[in-house]
Amino acid sequence: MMNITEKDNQIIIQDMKDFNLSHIFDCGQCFRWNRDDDGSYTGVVKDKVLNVEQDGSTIVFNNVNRDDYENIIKEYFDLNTDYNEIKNLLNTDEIMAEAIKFGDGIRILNQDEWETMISFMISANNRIPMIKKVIENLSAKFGEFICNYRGRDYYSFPTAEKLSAADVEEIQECKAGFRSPRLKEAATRFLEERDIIYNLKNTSYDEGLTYLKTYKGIGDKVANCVLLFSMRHFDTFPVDVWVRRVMQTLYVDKDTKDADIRKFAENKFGKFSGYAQQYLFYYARENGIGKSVKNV
DNA sequence: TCCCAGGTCCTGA
DNA sequence: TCAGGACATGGG
Repeated sequence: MMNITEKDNQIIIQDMKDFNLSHIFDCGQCFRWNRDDDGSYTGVVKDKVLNVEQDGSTIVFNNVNRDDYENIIKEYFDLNTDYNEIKNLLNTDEIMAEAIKFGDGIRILNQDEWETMISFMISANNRIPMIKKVIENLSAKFGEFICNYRGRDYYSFPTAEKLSAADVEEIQECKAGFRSPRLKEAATRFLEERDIIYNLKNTSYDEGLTYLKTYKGIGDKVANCVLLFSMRHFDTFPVDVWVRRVMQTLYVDKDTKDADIRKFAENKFGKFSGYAQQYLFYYARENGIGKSVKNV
């Protein structure tokens, strides 16, 4: 059973199960966490700067108090979910068994809807380091200064109000490229439809998918990521270039279309499709699966 | 120089 | 429906 203690400005959890920091932050679900020189990770959640370090099954959250733990960390890190059950239910073939073993300790973070929408709109036809840079630029320009932590300045994610009021040129200066007008447009719509969006975690997966795709810049892939990473629709299986590769290499024919890959996986993995997708994404990306010559 | 990136939109059959 | 090209930006 995990054991939680509080010390000055830190929360310590001992005997944590199914928790691996690098797997959590490197499986592509979030863009605002960075590894520090000491191996710990620092990131921004809501309006807090958090630092996390791990030593085996001991997890230390720095720069937080008990309230932050109760109000932010517990939900954000999905600490109430039993990953053992998920792993057991997904463990139906050798490929998934291998992927689960490889990515053991992955957790699906519970992120903010607005931030996830914008972040994954930026991810379209982009690279992960670049996505992170754009989000950092936007936060520094349009977010609120939070604090300086260990020598670095941290800013909150820009609000829809701020982004809606910005000039497209200003957004472009943050290197958002051709996505810039879409971001402004989404922000403006968000101001009107905030309640609809924050209610999507209570509606059906199909309803959420259809609604999100009415945004310019949100297609099938981004919508599925938003549903999975911020609306707790775990029955979705976002198909991106990496997941396509690993699926076409290991599960389906080479010419299978994304929509059919998604249906195949959602059918196979059911209500835990999203977790399966995370294990496979991490497995594929870390091992270069399907990417021509790299060793598998 | 060309190719590609956690895609999406638009166009023409 | 569906293939094919365009799209900002930067790294290899």
